[in-house]
Amino acid sequence: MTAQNIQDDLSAPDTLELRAKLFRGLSDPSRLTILDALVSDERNVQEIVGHTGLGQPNVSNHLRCLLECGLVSRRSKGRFVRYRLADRRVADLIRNADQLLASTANGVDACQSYTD
Amino acid sequence: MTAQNIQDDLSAPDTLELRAKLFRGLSDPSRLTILDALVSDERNVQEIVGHTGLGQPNVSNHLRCLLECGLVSRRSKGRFVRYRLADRRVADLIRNADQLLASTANGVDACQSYTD
DNA sequence: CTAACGTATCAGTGGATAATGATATGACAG
DNA sequence: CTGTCATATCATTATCCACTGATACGTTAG
Repeated sequence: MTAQNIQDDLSAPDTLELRAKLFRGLSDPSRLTILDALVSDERNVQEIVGHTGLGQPNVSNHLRCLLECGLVSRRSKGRFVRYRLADRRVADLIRNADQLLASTANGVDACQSYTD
Repeated sequence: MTAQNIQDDLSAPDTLELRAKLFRGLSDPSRLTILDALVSDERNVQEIVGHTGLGQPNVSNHLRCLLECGLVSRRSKGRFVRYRLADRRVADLIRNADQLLASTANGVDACQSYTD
């Protein structure tokens, strides 16, 4: 499916699943921490491990998810692999969510479903 | 935690989890379908059931999640409970995601992690 | 009061997935 | 080559969670 087709048919079932998948990429605290680490700089995996305190295989796994979801991009540099946000809008999306949270914080704070 | 406190400390661990929880509310196709049903109109549960084809307990459960996450609001009207989007920005967030998808569609289309 | 209806909750089940330790792959240094 | 380092993958485990059918709760109609 091309980008144009998606724009033509934003409510198709496939599009719903793409949407869900995109948000799923953003729905994990570890992945959000990784994205935070990438907002300001391009970083390699070890730097992300150091910045986040997560295990290296865990980080690689999350990076794979983020990469395949189009939220980050990567380029090899010698033995290192440097990751960065795929698009300025990724950071925008997170900022927009934060603004929404700031307004509805009470409600979100009380969100308990499937959590305890 | 108040809205103001959240704005003061957007990178605290708790905030990361709130962010994740918000995105998780948006990360399920069923919930996105429900939100789609609410973009144009306020609806009661049965209408949503009819609109989405989901089971009634399933819809109620998702609505509880969406409600507690602050994405929708509810008001009783006789025996009925009418739901609507909590904020215009909820729809905006979905639109922003769609725009991002339109650009990075190839990558997202190929997103396979933890999916197959 | 009682039946019918709208909604919410409960218990059970299957599938998804985050985290970890071990291991494989690949690249560079010496 | 050979060892070392950076990254990725694998196997395992434990947890989470979406869905379903049964049921409870609450409200309105008759």
